[in-house]
Amino acid sequence: MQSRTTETHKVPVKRATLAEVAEALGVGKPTVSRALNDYPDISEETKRRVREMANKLGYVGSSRARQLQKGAADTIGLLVTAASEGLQSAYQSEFTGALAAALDGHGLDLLLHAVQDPAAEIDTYNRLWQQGKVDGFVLMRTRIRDERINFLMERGVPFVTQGRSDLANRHSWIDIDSEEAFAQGIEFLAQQGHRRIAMISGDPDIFSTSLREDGYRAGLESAGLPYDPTLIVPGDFSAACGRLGLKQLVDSASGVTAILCANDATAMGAISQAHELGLSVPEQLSVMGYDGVRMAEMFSPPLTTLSHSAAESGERIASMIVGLVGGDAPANHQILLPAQIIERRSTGPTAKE
Amino acid sequence: MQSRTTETHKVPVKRATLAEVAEALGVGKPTVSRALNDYPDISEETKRRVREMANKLGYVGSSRARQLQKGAADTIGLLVTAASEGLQSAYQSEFTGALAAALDGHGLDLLLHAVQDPAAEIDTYNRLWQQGKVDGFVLMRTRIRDERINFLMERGVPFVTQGRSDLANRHSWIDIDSEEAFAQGIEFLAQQGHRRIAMISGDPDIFSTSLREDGYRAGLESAGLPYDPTLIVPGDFSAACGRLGLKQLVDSASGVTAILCANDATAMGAISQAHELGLSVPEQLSVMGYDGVRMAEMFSPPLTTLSHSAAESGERIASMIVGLVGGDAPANHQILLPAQIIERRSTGPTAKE
DNA sequence: TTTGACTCCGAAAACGATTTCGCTCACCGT
DNA sequence: ACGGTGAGCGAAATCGTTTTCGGAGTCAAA
Repeated sequence: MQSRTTETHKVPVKRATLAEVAEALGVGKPTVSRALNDYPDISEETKRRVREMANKLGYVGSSRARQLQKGAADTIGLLVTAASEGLQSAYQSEFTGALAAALDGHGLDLLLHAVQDPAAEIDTYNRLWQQGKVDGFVLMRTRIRDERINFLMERGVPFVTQGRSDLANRHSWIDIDSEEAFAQGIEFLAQQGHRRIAMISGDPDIFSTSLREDGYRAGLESAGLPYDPTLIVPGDFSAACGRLGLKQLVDSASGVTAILCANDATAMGAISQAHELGLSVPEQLSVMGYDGVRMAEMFSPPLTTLSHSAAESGERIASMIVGLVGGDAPANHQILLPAQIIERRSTGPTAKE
Repeated sequence: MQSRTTETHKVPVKRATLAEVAEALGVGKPTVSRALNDYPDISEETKRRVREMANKLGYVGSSRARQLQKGAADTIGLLVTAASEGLQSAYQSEFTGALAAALDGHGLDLLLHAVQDPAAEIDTYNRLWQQGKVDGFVLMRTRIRDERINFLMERGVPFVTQGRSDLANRHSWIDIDSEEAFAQGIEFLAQQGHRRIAMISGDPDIFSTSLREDGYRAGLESAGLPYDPTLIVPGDFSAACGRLGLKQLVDSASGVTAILCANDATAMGAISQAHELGLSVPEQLSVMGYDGVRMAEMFSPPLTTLSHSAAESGERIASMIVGLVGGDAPANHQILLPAQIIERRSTGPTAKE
């Protein structure tokens, strides 16, 4: 590693203030403020002059002062857990990007915070809110008995979750109908002739995990297949657990010919391990993912997956949080979006031996 | 899609203010403020009482008011280009997560903004700065003749770039020694017996692209291999261009047996295409990536790559921007970090035919 | 007893916007 | 000629901190 240091001039910067614009024009501060905010009680002529001068002076209002007075930060907070997943997860980062883009469309900024210590998570929500740095939150990956939700609801903090929760009917959320999706996934695999279909599941703390397992069972039932609990192996949405899960399934000689994974990362991990064990996909083993991340298409083999749009989720959530924050009507909205099967090449009928 | 609406109570929230703490204690506001900020001219006894009461009242200072008075936002801005790459790129999202985590360690928050329209990019930097929403910026993916750098330098806005630039000696940056890394990559491949080694390059607008190509040439030279310009195929750091690039190389019957890619995403795309074309990796073709993203390990085959640590980059950049913003000494620092080869299974000697 | 020198603390001014409230003036009807 | 109306604008208060400046004590030295 190399490192060096150089000196530079520090150019002092002077930002124009509203008072300066007013002075330059010989009018009062309220006039400038109202003109720029397009209030009706300022004449068109004056508005024009004010805008012109503001422009000339390169005036951009201080959001700090504005926030203090108006009581709004025009910023939404998003916390990711640094250590484990965070932006490591492809879906979460796609979603985050989409959310930031969508918020921008509403004139809001996104405050991203990586929480290191899980114990400090609630504190961080509290601090960000109390400090007034954000007007509300978006929560990803809702958990079972999610204390964040209780905390925020108790103090009337606006928030929208991506994923339902135990208190789902009492707050705003958007979610994918993963139960239905997983059921369809199983039926799809069954139609291809698979009879022993396993599932590498997700983190049991995450609310949606049980929904996905329910879908798995429902799919089995409607396909007329028996349910074998040993065919659900626990995981945590990581690729690593996909590897582990697959190994376990193979070692136990369960006769499995297809695996539906809790998400794409897990599926990729499973496939990677399968290859390592000399199993070809999909000839000897079919693997299906969930989420439909970009990378899935480039995987080898390209991943069959239950896909939903991060962009759409982001946009919907943005609209919802905007409504909640600007809230004339502080009503809750709940939206359930479907996922759809994208058939690629990690699934197929098992080749005859 | 389903959608529904429910009603809830809107619980009004009252945040405690400094004045209230002062009142409750029967002391003045400055005393409370200074006690909480641990100024030396407040007696220990008073500090204790103040802290106690603040705690009891659940007082958390308004950062809005604080920002207005102090002139600092305790927030660093990071802009990602929404459309093309943004957080889609695995490396960029790993880096973003690491940066957010590192900033947290310094008591700073990260403001993430997705720029939709490239034409509005500079405006966004300007607005965020003028509004006082951020104290400085971190720039990813520096470009050739990067106008962002000029813009920020002109007005003395603190910033650190991840990647060098044309004006590299006049601002703070951190970068990976990709030239050296690529040279080593080539030498590594040459040692395995490869004689025709291609490169699927990155976006020519990105500053580091030419450095990587320089490294490629340097590696060729030190391995005593001839340089054939047709073996460098342009790309844009995406997996899609990896596919295209590979197809082009195969179609042109160039006799290539190994490919070094500008980044991991490109390498994965290339491998995916190779499989599609019936080429096995690494038996018939070796592919090497750059960045060392998490996913590379789970790929099939696991990707040999030139790895560097997003976490370390994030931490270093965080320290640098903190120094610049809090800057007693507004000096520039430049840090060049090495990458190292992680050999996995996408490379190897070409199998005899 | 007076004078400093210190220690601790408070009143008031800042920060830069928005909001409240009321003033001025033109214009209208009678 | 006079009160009424409404359009257009400004003085001052406000948001919740931090900072500046100076005041009140206490205690030791002179």
